[in-house]
Formats: sequence, C-alpha cells, structure tokens
Amino acid sequence: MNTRHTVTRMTTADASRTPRRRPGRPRGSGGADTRERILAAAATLFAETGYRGTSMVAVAEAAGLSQTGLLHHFPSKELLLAGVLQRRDEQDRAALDLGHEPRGWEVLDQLVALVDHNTRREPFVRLFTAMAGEAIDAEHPGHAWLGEHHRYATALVAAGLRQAEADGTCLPDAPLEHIARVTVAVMDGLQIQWLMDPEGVDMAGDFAAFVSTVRERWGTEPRDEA
Amino acid sequence: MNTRHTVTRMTTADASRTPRRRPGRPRGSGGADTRERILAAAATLFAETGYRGTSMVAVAEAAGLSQTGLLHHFPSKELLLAGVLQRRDEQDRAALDLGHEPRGWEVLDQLVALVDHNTRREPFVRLFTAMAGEAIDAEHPGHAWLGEHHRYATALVAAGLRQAEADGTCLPDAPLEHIARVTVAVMDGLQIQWLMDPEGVDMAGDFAAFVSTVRERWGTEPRDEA
DNA sequence: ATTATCTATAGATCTATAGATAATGC
DNA sequence: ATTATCTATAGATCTATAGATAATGC
Repeated sequence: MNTRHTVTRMTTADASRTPRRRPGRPRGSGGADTRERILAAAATLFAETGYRGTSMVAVAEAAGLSQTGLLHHFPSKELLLAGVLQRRDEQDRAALDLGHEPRGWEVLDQLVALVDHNTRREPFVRLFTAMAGEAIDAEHPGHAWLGEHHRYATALVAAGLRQAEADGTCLPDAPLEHIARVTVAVMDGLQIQWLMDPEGVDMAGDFAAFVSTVRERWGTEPRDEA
Repeated sequence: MNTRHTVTRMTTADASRTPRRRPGRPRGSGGADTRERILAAAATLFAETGYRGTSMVAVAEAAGLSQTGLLHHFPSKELLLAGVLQRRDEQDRAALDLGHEPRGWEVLDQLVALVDHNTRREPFVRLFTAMAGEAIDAEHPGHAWLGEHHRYATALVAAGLRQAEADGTCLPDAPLEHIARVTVAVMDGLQIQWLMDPEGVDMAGDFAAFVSTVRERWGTEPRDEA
C-alpha cells in the first residue's frame, strides 16, 4: 500500500508525465500501447526540435519510461525515426482518404481539403516542415523518405491533371509537371509561413485561392458546375 | 627551417584544411580574414547539418583553428549563428541589388532574377532551407530572424503590387497580400524540391512561369511592352 | 596592454551495451 | 522461454572556462 513511496527518484520534470515503473515486466502491459505512446512522444519532439535536436532520453521521458526501456522498443534512434515517419504517412493517407484513384481536378479539391484539415493539426505540419528542413542533407536518415514524399505528391497531382486533360476538362497544352511542382511548393511554403504566424496567415484560404486560379487558367469549364 | 616538423599532432582530418598554428598570435594575422573564414565554414556546415546538428568543434576544424580559437572570435554558438545569418542577409541584399525602392511589377522580375541566381549558389539556398526548418521552433536562436525574413519578403512583394495597382498596371481588386504570400511560398517550396533533385527540378523556370501566370491573371497590360 | 592562438579540463550530455528483475504465456 | 522494464556504465561528444604563449601596436 505504499506505492507512493516507491517513487524514489524523479528526473527534473517532477510533476509531469507517467511515473517510471520499477524493474520487471509490469502487469497488464500490452506492448502495443507503449509503442504508440513512444511514437506519439517522438513525433512531437522531432516536430519541435528536429531529429538531430532531440535526444533519446527526452523521448523516453516524454513517453514515461527509461532511456533503455525505450531502446527495448526501438533499438536505435534511426529505427525510431523510421517508425515515426511511417506512422505519419499512415495518418496522412487516412486524412486524404484515397479510396479510389484520383479523378481529374478532384485531386486538387482533395488537397484543398487536406490543407484545411492540416490547420487543425499543427504538430503534424510541424513534423513535416522540420523533416523537410533537415532531411535535405543526403546523410540524414530521413533523406530517402523526403524524396519519396515529394515524388509521390507531384506524381499524384500530375496524374490528376493528365486525367483532366484526357477528359477534356483541362487545356491540352497545360504544363502538367510544372503545375504539379508549383502546387506542392505552395503547400510546403505556406506551411512555413503559417507555422510562424498561425493567426496572421490563412493557409487554407490562400491555398484554395491558388488552386482556383490554376483552374481558371488551365481548366476548360465555365466556372462552377461539375 | 624545420617548420614542417612543427606539425606535432593532427586530428582525424589529416590531409585536409589549414593546419593549426602553435600557441601565440601568428605573424600577419589580420583578424578580419579569420572571421570571414569562420563564417564561411559555419555557413556551409549549418547549411548541411543545421544549427543543432553542427558542433563548434566541427566549425573550428573546417576553419582551421582550435575550438577555443573559434570561441575567441565568437564567444558562443548563438553569437556565431547571429554572425552567419547577418552575413547571409548582406549577401542576399547584394544579389537583389535594391538600389531604389521597388517599382510595381519590377519587384517580381527582380525575384525571378534572384531565383535564377540562386540556382548557382546551392549552399546558400541550403542554409536558408535548413534554417526555415529548424527555426520554426520558438526556442531556436534563429526564430526571430526567420520571422523577419518572411515579413520583409512578403511586404516587399505586396509593396510592389500596391504600386502597380496605383499605376493602373494591376487590376484594382487583386488580393495583394494573398499573392505576396503565395509568391514567397512558391520560392521557399521550390527550393526544397530543387535541393532534393537539382537536375530534375527547373527551379528558375518554374518560378518564372508562376510569375508570368500571376501577371497574366492580375496585370492590365496586353502582354510584353513596358 | 591588447589580440590571437593554443592546451588542459570541467561538467553535461548522448547513444548504446551488459545484465539484473519481474510478469506473461506456453 | 519470452517480453518489458530497470540500474549501471562505457565511450563519445559538446559547450564553455582558465590560463599559458607569442606577436602587434602604442
């Protein structure tokens, strides 16, 4: 009954977080919980201080276990990052809900919805922007991931536009690849400005307006109507 | 005459860089040289591995002096970053050559020239993108700098457009602030994609095409002609 | 006296290994 | 036996201070 007294030593962050357990496997410990708790904590910290700026000790503390307890679940910092990025992509796929192949201009509408959704998940946006900044370095363990992310994003937009061109809803001389790259650039760039000043920057509005301009310029439809 | 033998101990990077001097003020040592050498080395390293990912030892080694020799010129890592960012801004101002106030659409032409110039100074672009990634964190010593950079950039574009509106070369209902933010976003976003794939991404071409589209949409002039 | 450099070192971290301890599941 | 946790600790770094050494400039 003296569970309280078992808290023998606490690190700096006294009043916070889950207290550490004593050695030995805890009672109802269903490993999956802990894994998710770790990934969530790591995602937040990587988002704030980047991969390089975040220590394993900090992640462990935020997840409520010892640094070596963390290493049991993720044997190295690189593997932890891999886990965080994979989880991020799953969350992104869920938000985009691509149940079907993108159909023409619909792709851009979906991106507008995604950007709007992003205004309600700042930490998620922060994680991406932090990675985009440091993973440009070829030595960074997230480098390949960042490259694939951009290839996927631009290919998605280009595929939608190509469809629209085939449908006749997009002008036949539209520079698809160019539009795709610039669209992705606007998304990435607006995120930076929005994170620096969430009140002052209307990320969703700006992106929606950009997409409208693109469609006015290269689309063949009168205006509204589908 | 045995200068060669004075190289008593070298750190890992044997064959590289300037060898260290022995204690004591060296002969023609005109402090300003060293300062510039340090700032250049630090800029390159911060560009590659970020502020957090770069150690003072690494900067010192790249600049060819001891870590404490470096601390003589920049008493802390934060002051070194301040120096690097200030130098970066000076270089940027030189490249933009703003001898006069921006006149209407001319601002966008200047930015097109700047982006084109940037394709020939990859390390410079890399530094900005690395800072944009990590300085979003309010605790980062470059946070205020990043905010000012964006405020300055968007204000510059908006001021140009406002001038154009007054001149009658820009439609009166043009959403100036929106166009300014998106323009800056395109610049920032294209840099990321270009750095990830300099061969595959035509940053200058894409930005120039974007600017043309903006002018076609909101400008009042027939096409060419000034 | 001031400036530029170095060696030595303190005091914090940081990642990862070794190995103890205790609960779970066969 | 396997899994989840911990304590202890090795071996690298990393920032910054103390203080020696030598050239420059008054």
